Amino acid sequence: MKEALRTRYEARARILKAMAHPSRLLMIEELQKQERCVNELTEMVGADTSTVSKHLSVLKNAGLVSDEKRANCIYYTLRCPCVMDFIGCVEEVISANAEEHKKIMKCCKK
Amino acid sequence: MKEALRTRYEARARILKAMAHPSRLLMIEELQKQERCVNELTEMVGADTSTVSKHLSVLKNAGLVSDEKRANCIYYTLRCPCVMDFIGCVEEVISANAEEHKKIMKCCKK
DNA sequence: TGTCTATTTGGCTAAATGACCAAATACGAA
DNA sequence: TTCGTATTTGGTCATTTAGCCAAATAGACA
Repeated sequence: MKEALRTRYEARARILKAMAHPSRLLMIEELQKQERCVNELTEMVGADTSTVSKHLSVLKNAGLVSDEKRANCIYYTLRCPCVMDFIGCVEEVISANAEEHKKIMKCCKK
Repeated sequence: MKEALRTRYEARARILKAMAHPSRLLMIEELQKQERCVNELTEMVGADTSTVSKHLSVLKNAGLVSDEKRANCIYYTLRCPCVMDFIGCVEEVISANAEEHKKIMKCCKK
């Protein structure tokens, strides 16, 4: 693989990797609806604050969210709402898999 | 987080995680153009055959590709071409980041 | 200033990932 | 059957990831 191409795929992978975690997907979805502070997200995710904070820094490093300090909270926002479009397709893959699985099960029962 | 919701996010994360690797992204892109056998993909990726084979099994387990044996090769196909739609958005994120980065650099030079 | 709340950071551990090599398998063709 | 090619599997090792706890920081406000 050529160097330039390799670099490009690495950049893409970094973004996808940042999204590829259940808690982070939840946060992305919530942030698409409205901005939230770490505390609120922690509540929603149901993990340690430090854990959530680290997840947020992963999202931030990937450029997926931005943060803004206001009053005594830090509010996070989804920077590129288009990432939500992914989800539709991911769901398609999931249901295709379920379909496939059903087919296999049916075949085995015979 | 509720159990059902957690499960759903885990399913989504699994798909994204399967995509989140440079070599796998390359393979996905190539397979979207046409089916390919392990050998060809190995060549394109430029890694050990066994490594590529394992990447393919990751994609297959996620339900992203399917394989079919023909002649003396195993041909892999992209099952859900819609995953390519992701890339457009990922690229948007990347260029937004680059933009941001440029802005920061400019600010520092002053 | 001192206190409280919100958030991040450092340290540690367990688990997952990715790469390679060597070896095993699968299978078509001589 | 035996050979050779294509592919997968198992082993090993280094790296990364994710979680929690404890401790450090950052500010707001009394």
